[in-house]
Amino acid sequence: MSNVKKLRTISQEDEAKRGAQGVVYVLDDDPGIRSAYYRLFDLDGYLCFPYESAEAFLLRAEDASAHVRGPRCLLCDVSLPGMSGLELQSEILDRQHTMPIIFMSGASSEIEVVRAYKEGGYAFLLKPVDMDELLDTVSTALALSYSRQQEQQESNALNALVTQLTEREKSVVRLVLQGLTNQQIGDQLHIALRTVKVHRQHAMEKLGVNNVVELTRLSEKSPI
Amino acid sequence: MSNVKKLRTISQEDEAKRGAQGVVYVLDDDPGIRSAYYRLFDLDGYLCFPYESAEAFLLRAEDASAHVRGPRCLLCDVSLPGMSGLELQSEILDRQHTMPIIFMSGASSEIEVVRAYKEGGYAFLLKPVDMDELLDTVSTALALSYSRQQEQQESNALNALVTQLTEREKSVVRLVLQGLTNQQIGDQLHIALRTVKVHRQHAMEKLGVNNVVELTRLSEKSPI
DNA sequence: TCTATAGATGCCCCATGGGGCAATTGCGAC
DNA sequence: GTCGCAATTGCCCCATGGGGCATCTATAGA
Repeated sequence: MSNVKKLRTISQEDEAKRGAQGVVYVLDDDPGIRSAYYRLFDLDGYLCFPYESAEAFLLRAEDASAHVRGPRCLLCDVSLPGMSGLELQSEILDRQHTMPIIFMSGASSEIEVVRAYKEGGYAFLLKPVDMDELLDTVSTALALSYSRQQEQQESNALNALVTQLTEREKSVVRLVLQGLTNQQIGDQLHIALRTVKVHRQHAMEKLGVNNVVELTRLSEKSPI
Repeated sequence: MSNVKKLRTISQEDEAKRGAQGVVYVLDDDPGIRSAYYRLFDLDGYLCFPYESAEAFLLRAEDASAHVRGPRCLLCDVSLPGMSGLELQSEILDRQHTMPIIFMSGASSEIEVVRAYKEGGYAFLLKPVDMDELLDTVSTALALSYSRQQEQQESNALNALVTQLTEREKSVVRLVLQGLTNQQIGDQLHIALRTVKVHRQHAMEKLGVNNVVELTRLSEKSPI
């Protein structure tokens, strides 16, 4: 048992490691291109998942890379059999906004290029694709994905904290953030000074902040 | 005297009014297109300055619209005699970042489209240009320009305030923004508590803030 | 019915912030 | 040399923030 399991564990560790550097989904109907790009990104330490169509990507990509974390981007030929790259884009942007999409195309009309950008495409590479430019673009796209993921994680964490506040605590915090003194807050909410202090104290504890400066910064990132 | 002066005053008032809605610089070598766009934007209440080349724009646009405030955008054909639209773009982006550039083109290669976007172009319209799309794009571009100008103005105003602070005051404020108490600040700067209070008070007055919340928000917009 | 939790409040104490008044020092400008 | 200004500090007072301790009510569950 241990042999198979061990191999699998190593492989998963390897994937996790590469995932940390970045995941590149490659979408092209040409098997030669898929394998060439796979080798290229593999050599560069990225984790690469090639697919032959948009449908295949939508169907299998999530499962295939579910256990991998890290930034990711999509490298996609515009002219695919079945669902086109542009159609895929609007699919994807609806779900998760953290993944930049890089389009590639040989004989593109300008219309396709314009549409790709207008709908939020990250970049457009014209074939023949320059390998340096490709790696460069993938690298910056992954960096963008990374920072988006970071932002989202931070935002989620803060939201989790904020939802722990009771309504009263939120009310008090909102007034604190308007620069009111505890007494003024008490007057406005028709409660005693001591009560304001208690809510304020509980809120600060729950939010994990030690002073008004931190509280203000936190509130800029996540509305209370 | 008064007649000419009066007319001129009215015209300038008119320009100022339209400027508030937005200035559109039009750059095309076709005189027919220039006059057609001029009429279009004029009817829509924008202030329009047409030019036949990038050189003419660079030479004359600044003077022509110097007295007009308000958001502005550039509508520009990519293939111009002399300096091309793309070359012009890098010229402009160096100077002021507040003006979005909209490219137009009939027979563009995809390369031009890609380059225009890659270098920060706001949009690319393919000829024949749909008038609704054009007005729509100009409208959102001006909205973007407006918000950029607002940001910049705010930033400038804050910087002006910050430069009024003495070095010592800035040091104290920085430590306040780290959440330290006055006593801790005094220890760190090797000055007495009373001195910290004085600097803190002066800084808050100069920055026009009444409490730490406002101070923190201000510092997020303009580094101190 | 008993309990946990949110909300509310009073009393009291200490730490901290805000600020008036007054004085000293040092430095560049007139 | 005198003036203005930044920096510094001490003394003193009041307002505000933080928080312990104890109490009370209401409400949703177990």
